[in-house]
Amino acid sequence: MNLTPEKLYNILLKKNGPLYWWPIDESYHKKNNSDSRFEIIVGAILTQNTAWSNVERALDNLKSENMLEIKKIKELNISKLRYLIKSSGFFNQKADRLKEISNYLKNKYDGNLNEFFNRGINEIRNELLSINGIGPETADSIILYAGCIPIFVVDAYTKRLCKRIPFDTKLSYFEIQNYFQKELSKVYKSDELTKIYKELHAQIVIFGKNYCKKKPLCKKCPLKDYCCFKNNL
DNA sequence: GTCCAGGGCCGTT
DNA sequence: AACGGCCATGGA
Repeated sequence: MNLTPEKLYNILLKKNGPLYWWPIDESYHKKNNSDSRFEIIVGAILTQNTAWSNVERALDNLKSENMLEIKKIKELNISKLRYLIKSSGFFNQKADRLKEISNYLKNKYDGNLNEFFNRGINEIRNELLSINGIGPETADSIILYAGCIPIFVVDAYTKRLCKRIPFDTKLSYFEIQNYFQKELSKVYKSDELTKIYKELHAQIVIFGKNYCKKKPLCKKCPLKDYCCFKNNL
């Protein structure tokens, strides 16, 4: 049997239930007493090649110092910033990256994220990619999870999944992204796509952690009927 | 002690 | 275009 993105989504969702990463509802916003979209932007940068548990500690540090705002990061002493995000690893370059995007958003949009996200998706994406330290995955994570604009995020797990399961796509970031978007927009209405893309990306990450690891656990894999990469069987 | 995580940049082929 | 080294902490 061959697998489609829609089937993949249904199988993983049924197995795990919804994961709801990076919520942006009003109660979450109030609880944190800051713009939760900026928190997502910071999280997207801090989690580059890093376990989320290490990122959470850094976010907690920034929150407890009441620093999770564009203007405050922009003005924060760089050594202090490095110290606060230390647990997330690569803290020197990540501190620079947080400074860069905060400066950019403050200088060009006066820190107004409504203004920043209220433009064409290509314009937003190209601007993000022009900032040093923001590549395709980080840019798309920011657009999807902070901007709530439908774009499918391709990460290392998604690439690995596509290498093992024979989807009808080539394996570059762009090809995989286009393939998932093309297939899923056939099935779901456009106003559902943001939710679907958020949830599917999250599901793929969890699936990659639990089953489709570097050394995969194919024996118990929920996708084994669709996969030709068998191991441990 | 070893491996690896919700990448991206830069230099070399 | 594709690959390798590098960045660094903390949990398994």
